[in-house]
Amino acid sequence: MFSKACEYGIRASIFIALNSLEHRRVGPKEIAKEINSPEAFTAKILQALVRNNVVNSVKGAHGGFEIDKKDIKTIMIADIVKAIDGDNVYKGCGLGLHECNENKPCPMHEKFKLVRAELKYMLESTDLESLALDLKLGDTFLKV
Amino acid sequence: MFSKACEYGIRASIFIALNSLEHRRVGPKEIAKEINSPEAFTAKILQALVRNNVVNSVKGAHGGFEIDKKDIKTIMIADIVKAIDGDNVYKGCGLGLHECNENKPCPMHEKFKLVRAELKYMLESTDLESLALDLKLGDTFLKV
DNA sequence: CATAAAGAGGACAATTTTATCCGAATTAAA
DNA sequence: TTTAATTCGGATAAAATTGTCCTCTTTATG
Repeated sequence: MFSKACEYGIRASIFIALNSLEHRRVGPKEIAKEINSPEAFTAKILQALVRNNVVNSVKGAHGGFEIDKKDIKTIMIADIVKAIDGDNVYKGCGLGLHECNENKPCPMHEKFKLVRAELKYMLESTDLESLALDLKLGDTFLKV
Repeated sequence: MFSKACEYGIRASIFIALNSLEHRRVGPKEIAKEINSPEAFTAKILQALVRNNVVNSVKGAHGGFEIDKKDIKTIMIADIVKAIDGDNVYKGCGLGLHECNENKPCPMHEKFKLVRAELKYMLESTDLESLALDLKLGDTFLKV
């Protein structure tokens, strides 16, 4: 459903949120280990999240990634997905037809619309905090 | 949402169904032209559909691809997707976690479940005939 | 039977996505 | 001010997906 990059991005964000709630910064090494993802690739994804203001980075010694505690409940999964994959997930025709739209719908248009709306709603109404609160620090959950 | 291969596969199947309803066999050249897809790649995809009994092929002179008229209404989009992409579309954890399941759900498990169920239902309840009947032969619909 | 028109399938090429590496810039702390 | 710990970003590599080409087999028809 999502690209690998996006999966890693969501998992990483949840882990960072979890740590930020405890006032801990985390680096790519720790993140990758905890969410079981390739380190360098994860670092690239984190850069994208930083550029798109999803997570905050602090450079230099004792640096790392964090999320402002007050922002954790307003960052939606949709923001993460958009930062990494753009809005291709629930955009465009399911059959890849460029000119399919409301005025000139392809045969599957209405059917896809429902599913996409459901996905969009889910991503836009799920915030990082509600996900993080399902876990507690030390859980191996994001790993397996 | 789907791979290119899958998009071409669905479009090709609709076009073949449309023609089979009129007792015409079609070849990869005509199919590719009509659904605006790369010919050789489309031919590969058609092979997969044949192997998985979604469409029928007739070799030799005057051969081509067709679908038994009586099967058109029982072939579901889910069958096409499964033949090409396997059942990865609505299988597996949305976050890519291998051990996420009903017993040990990841934080997004319940949320994804809804969307996936919707997608699954849509694909499993949409048959080729209902799609083909939305179109008529000669429509440029599958092209754009 | 010979021939031409098809699909089947293997080998290969291009592109995109995933993943790695390394040097440069930044910063806290000795 | 030097050093070590970091993120940033560009170059590159590996793997997967997408796309092409060519030969083999099958089959209708003359």
